[in-house]
Amino acid sequence: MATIYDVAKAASVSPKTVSRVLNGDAPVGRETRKAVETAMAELGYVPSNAARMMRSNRSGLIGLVTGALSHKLEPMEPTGLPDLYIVQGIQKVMADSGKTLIIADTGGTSAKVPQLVRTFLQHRVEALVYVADYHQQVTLDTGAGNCPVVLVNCFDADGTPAIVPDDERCQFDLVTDLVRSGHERIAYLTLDPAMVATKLRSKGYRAALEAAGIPYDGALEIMARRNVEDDDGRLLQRALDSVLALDKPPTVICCGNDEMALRLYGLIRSRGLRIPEDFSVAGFDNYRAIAETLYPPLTTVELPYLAMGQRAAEIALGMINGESEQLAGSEMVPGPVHWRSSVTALNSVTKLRSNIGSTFS
Amino acid sequence: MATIYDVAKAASVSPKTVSRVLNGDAPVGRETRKAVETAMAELGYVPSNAARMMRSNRSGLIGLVTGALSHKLEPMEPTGLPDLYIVQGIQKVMADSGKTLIIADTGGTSAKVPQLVRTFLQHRVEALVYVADYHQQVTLDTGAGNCPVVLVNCFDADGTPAIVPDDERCQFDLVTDLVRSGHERIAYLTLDPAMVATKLRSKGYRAALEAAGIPYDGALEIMARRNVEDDDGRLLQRALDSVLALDKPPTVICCGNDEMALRLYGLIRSRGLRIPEDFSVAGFDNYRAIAETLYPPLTTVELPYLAMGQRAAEIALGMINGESEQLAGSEMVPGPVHWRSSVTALNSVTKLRSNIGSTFS
DNA sequence: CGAAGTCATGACATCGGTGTCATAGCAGTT
DNA sequence: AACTGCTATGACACCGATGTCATGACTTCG
Repeated sequence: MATIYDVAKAASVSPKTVSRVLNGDAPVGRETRKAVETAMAELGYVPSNAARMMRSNRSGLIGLVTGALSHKLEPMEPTGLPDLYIVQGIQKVMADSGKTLIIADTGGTSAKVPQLVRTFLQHRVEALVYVADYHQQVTLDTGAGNCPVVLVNCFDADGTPAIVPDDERCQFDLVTDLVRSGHERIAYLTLDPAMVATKLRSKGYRAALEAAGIPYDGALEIMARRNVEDDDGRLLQRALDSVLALDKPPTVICCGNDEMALRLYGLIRSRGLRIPEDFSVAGFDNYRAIAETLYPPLTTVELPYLAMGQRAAEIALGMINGESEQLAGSEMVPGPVHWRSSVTALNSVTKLRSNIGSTFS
Repeated sequence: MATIYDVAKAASVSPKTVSRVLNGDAPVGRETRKAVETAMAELGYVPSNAARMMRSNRSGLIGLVTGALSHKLEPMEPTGLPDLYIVQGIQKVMADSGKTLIIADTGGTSAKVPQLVRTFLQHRVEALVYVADYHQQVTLDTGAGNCPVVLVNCFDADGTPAIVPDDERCQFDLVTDLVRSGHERIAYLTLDPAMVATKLRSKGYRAALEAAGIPYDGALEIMARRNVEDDDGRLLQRALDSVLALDKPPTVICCGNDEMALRLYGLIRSRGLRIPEDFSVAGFDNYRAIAETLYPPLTTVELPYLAMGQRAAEIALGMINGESEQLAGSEMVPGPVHWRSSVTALNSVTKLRSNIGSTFS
């Protein structure tokens, strides 16, 4: 591989002049510049970042660790891979500011983290970003020293800068929209309550009801999915039966994620009921392969993975540049509700009819 | 950041001795080693890969480009992101052999590729891997010089080493399994025929029929999805109606991907038919969020993304080490059929019954 | 006992860039 | 004419590792 000396010789100038042409940090004569550029092109010269870094101490690299960070929960095998969107968000922002991403995956073992970090530090990454596969609390044995660290989709107890989804707000917005379109009996079939997201979303669900003046009914909020490897299909089935058997059954059923909603479609229909005429359904995640493909398309909340990644990258860049924007602790990013036809409006006329119906029953 | 000189001074030895402790390439006295290790720990010393690379010319980095490589087709927005699994496969193998992955994404514009490659070359990557988002032919303006290149999920006309899914074989295996379980009228609703995968799978479909001695019936193979942004739902609907109206309707319907199968579930049921009692359904991709969540779970073929990534990494490593295993052109990787209950067996008793039925009709 | 071999260690150059400083040429100023 | 200021360029050291070679101490063997 050609070096700067080869170029210098070919152009009959000093290496330093070639350097100047490369970096444009000092004036170079028109003729000289041309000669150097020709020589570079002819030799296929590509400067070595390693050598450059020796002096500047700026690697231009950002380390990214994905996968299991520390397993508090049993391995909930994620079928969808939200991490990817986060990584894309990070990648985009980093590329735009000239940084290159170097990545490693724990492969499911958080024990690998320290070794991965060590490798990154050898490459002198300017910042480290950890991306968790689902919203969780972690305790990281980073060993990152004074290298800036940003957590994404997770947080720790030490106030490390963290970007997490605003699960509470997302669920709040969804339920509020449901209320606005006329629903009052809103069931919520939750994910495993051991998950951070489940607790937050439950808060959002209740807050939305309260804000709308609708009394909370415990019979409408049911855990319908556990992270253990059992027939969770049965849990969902029982939950559905349970709300169907209520005196005042719900008009809409919210699910903990889009996969639950997909299953629910089948269950509801196998009972001879129609969506959305008899029941409206809402999901969570905006897992597009499901939400857009289902018929009718699924109303759901988008978890702002891309935005989270972008925000994390911005924070990291800020820390690198020593900006004052020192985020301590978690920053929550909200996501939009995607309103699709799996939810019917019970407003005005429709609502009146529904009221009459219930009078007669 | 501490340097090898700092450690040497702290341990009262020469830098070279510290180097020897680090690399274990020459004997070091027990006491000396201990002193050096203590000093390294105290100073939090991490060797600089950049400096190391200056001498060894081995960066330990592998460049990975994902996303759009060159757009022959119109932007078919991918809802699922198979690239990720490929990347995971690559990452795993690379990590196991001590390489670190540096990644960049085209962000949908193949025009960015040369610039990304240039950045990678600056980092002196030992190999370049291109990962396409779906099986396609590409023409790459790599500018990679003499850096080894491996293509994944795509191939070019120049015989660049490429790892692609064995679409033909996958479809062949699936259809053969269907035949074995007693099906003879096998419909196949295809993806856009402009895609490489569609053509290959069609070949596999026909080959399987021929191998089983079942005559090919053009009325059973229907394009049911286009990559353009139109109401492809209607295409699928028409395709279904079309095969249902046949004198001898199919007993099983294969879909071009799992999302089509998901939609098909809805369409079939909205016609009052049951799965799998009235119709068996098979998908393609083993998109687990769909295939495992659907009721009944979907029989489908797994596209071997993880395996492809691993294989690509192995090839790349081989090229780095100058092994003779010079793969020229494409290597096809097959994937397993996942047999689930969306397909019913028409064997023995069942088959007899079906025959009787057809006799009476 | 001396030669040969092993072990443990250090001095020094080197990889490919860039920061610092020096220098030469030439215009404009007083 | 002497001085100042700017442009264009080169010499040289340096960043942090490691390869090469040399050296001194000690062991082993004929």
